[in-house]
Order: sequence, then C-alpha cells, then structure tokens
Amino acid sequence: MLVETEIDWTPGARSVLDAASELFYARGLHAVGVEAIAERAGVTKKTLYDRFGSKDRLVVEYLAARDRRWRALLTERIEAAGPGAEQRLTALFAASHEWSRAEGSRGCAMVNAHAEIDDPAHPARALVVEQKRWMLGLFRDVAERAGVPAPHGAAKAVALLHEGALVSYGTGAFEGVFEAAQEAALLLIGGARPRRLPSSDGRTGAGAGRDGGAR
Amino acid sequence: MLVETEIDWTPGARSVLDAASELFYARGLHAVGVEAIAERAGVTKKTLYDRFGSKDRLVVEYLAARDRRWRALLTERIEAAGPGAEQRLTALFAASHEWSRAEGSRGCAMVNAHAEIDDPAHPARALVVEQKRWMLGLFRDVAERAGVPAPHGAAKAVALLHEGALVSYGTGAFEGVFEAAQEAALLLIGGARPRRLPSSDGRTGAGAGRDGGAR
DNA sequence: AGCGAGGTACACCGATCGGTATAGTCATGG
DNA sequence: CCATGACTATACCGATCGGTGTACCTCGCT
Repeated sequence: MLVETEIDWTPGARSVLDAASELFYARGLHAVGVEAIAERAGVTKKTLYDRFGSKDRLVVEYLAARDRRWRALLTERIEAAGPGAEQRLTALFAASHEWSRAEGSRGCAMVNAHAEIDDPAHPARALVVEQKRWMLGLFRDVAERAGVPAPHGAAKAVALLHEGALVSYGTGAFEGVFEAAQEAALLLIGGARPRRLPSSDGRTGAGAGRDGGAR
Repeated sequence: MLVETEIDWTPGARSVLDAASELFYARGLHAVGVEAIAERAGVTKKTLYDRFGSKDRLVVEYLAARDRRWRALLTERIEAAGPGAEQRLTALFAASHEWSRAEGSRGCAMVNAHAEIDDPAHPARALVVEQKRWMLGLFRDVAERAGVPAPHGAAKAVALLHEGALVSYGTGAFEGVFEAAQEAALLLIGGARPRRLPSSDGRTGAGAGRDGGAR
C-alpha cells in the first residue's frame, strides 16, 4: 500500500529505462536509436529486446515511468503545502519550476513525445492525454477549495497557463514564465472574488526566481 | 504592395515546400524522409536537393513559410478587428482557433519542431523563439492598449494562456481550450483593472503587481 | 540558333535503422 | 545438481536513411 508502485524491473531493464529517459528527452524519440540506448545503459540490444520487446513499448514505459515520478513529486509537494488553495497553487507551480530546472530546458516530455507520435492509436498518446487530464483534476481541486464560482472553467484556464509555462520554458523564448503563470493563476483563482491575498507584495513564493538564465 | 511577399520559388520548389509542410506537420520531422516528400511533391530527389541543399535547410524553409502564413493571418485579423484591446484579443484567439481547426489537431508546428531538434544552434530553433517573441509583442501591444498597470507581465501571462491552448488543442486532452483561454485573457487584460484611469486601487497589486520579469 | 535553368529518371553510396539469431557466462534457489 | 533467468558478445537481416552522380529532356530567352 504505502510502498512504491514501481514495477520490479530487472537491473538491466532499469538501466535501459534510465538511459532511454535521458536520451529520449534530450534528443527526441525518433532521433535516438535502440543501439545508442543499449550502449548508454551498458547493456546489449538483446537485453533491451528481452525486457521491452520493441522500441515502441520502451517509449511507453519511458513515459509511464516519467509520469510516475512527476505525479509523485507533485502530490508530495501539494500535500505538504497545506489545505489552502493559494498554498497548493503556489506549491504546484514551484514544483513545476523546480522540475523543469532540474530536467534541463527541453519542455514537457509528454508534449514532445506526442509531437513525434503520429498514430492516434499509439498507447503513448493515451498516456499523455491521461496525464493532462490528471493535471486538470489537480487544478479543479484547487479551484473548488478556493470557492471560485466556476471552478471548472477557472481550472482549465490555470491548466493552460501551466501548460504554456512548461513548453515556453522549453523553448526559452522568454524568461520568468513560471512566475508569470503563477501570478496570473493566483489572480484567476484567488483574486476572482472578494478575498484578501496573503501578502500581495510580489515575491509570490516562487522563491528566488533563480532561473537558469543561460540561454 | 498588396502583392505577396513570398519568395519566388520555382514551381518544383513550391510543391516540395507544400508537401514538406503537410508531411512534417502531420508526422514529424524525423519521421518523414526526403524520399517521401519528393514523391508527394511529384518531384525527384534531385530537384529537392537542387533547390534546398539539405533536409535541414528544407526544415527551416518549411517553418519560415508556415510562420509567414501565420503572421499574415493574425495581423490581418487583428487590424480588421479595430483598435480596442478586447476586440483585438478576441480576434486573435478566434484566429488561432480557426487556424488550429483548419490545420488539424497536431498542435503548434513550432513547438513540435523545437521538440525534435536537439541542437541549440540549429537555425530553426532561433526561428521558433523569434516567433514566440513576436507573439509576446502582440499581446504586449494589446495590454498597453488596455491600459493595464503592468502590461509586460500581463502580456506574458496571456501569451502563456495562448501557448497552452495551442498545444492542448493538439493533445486533445480537453475541450474548449481556446474559449477558456480567451475568457481568462480578457479577464487578465480587460477586467483586472479599473476601467478608466489606472488609479491606485488597492486590489490591483494582487496579481500582476510587479512587472518584474523581463530582464 | 543556342544556351542555361529547371526538370525527370534512375542508379548508387555508406550509414544507420529496428529487430533477430546463436552461443555462451554466471548466479540463485528448489 | 542442475535448471532457469538475466545477462554478454557478436554477427546478421532487410529496409530505409540523407545525399550524390550521370544522362537526358524541354522550355523560355536572347
């Protein structure tokens, strides 16, 4: 129950998954060959195919594993933030920012993968969609906690803000995306009705916006 | 003046560009070979290479041509909408929605291309970034017209909303993304401040308070 | 008349793609 | 004791990748 729901991969499979995660995210699905993954993992192609069967299935497992990590981080941070809507929203955007900074600025892995998979029936597509809907659920919960008159619509707008921040951080087109998204989100969800915001004095919890400036 | 500013491609080059545009967008950069593009264009590979030199350069021309179409549509619609901030914002989101519907739901071609190009020095990356900054400029213009106290920050938030709507329309994770984005954008830009002069109304500090960002 | 630009048709290149096959090593546990 | 599972090593497969070379054709323009 309280244990990790991680699949019990063999050591070889695990290092393949790690290598695939790095390479797929950094270079793209089609740009990375199974040979390169196996080499990076310190494993033969045979092992890779014994564990995953095909490149397609490896792609799905890569996304699934990444999604698990992502959700674990978010739920942890949200729960630690307390029950308040503003607290949760702030924690959520801070976690996204932190994640993005740590992963390197290649944007959202789900969106990127979706862009490379043209087959609508590919299981990876469903995985991506499911994740985005889960995110929407998170925002809806926050909107409801805030008592926003139209929680569904507000949640959707905040989800779009978040999505935009994620991919814009990836392109590096402009700076301070998470801060801007968070501020707007707080305004949409916290400020849409007569209520005092906690210390409306800038510095909205995003910590020092110590964004990795190098672009 | 009313003439197209399109580069004077040869007929062969033009059909290659058309074919490339469809195939690259639908299937992805790496998934489409030059052979397939030439075939679709009704042209030999030789012609393709005589006109574009390499696949990389064809990719750049594909994005550049698409960007030209996109900007032409937007500027036309915005100018036709009149000088008001709300009118322009509405026209902009409507145009995006219309474009996305017409192109098929594969999301933003620029973002998708960016996801597939790992080399930061690739000229296509600069093209993508430039387009996103141009979009931000559009939104800033609107924010300034609306007399928002912190136009830069508000514009960034609206740009993120728009970005999120574009890619979310692509994933198809949820419905009504353009409507939701537009509504929130209007709220952020049109409704977040005193209709008239930017007085020092207390509540304004809550959200986009500090413009900050743009260093 | 002639020439160059824009083509077609097609053969060819080395490299890499995803995926398979065969053979053998090593550790664990019933 | 020995069978099974996890792995290495290596060779191989057909297909496709981006890209080049050669030869020939056919316009429009001077």
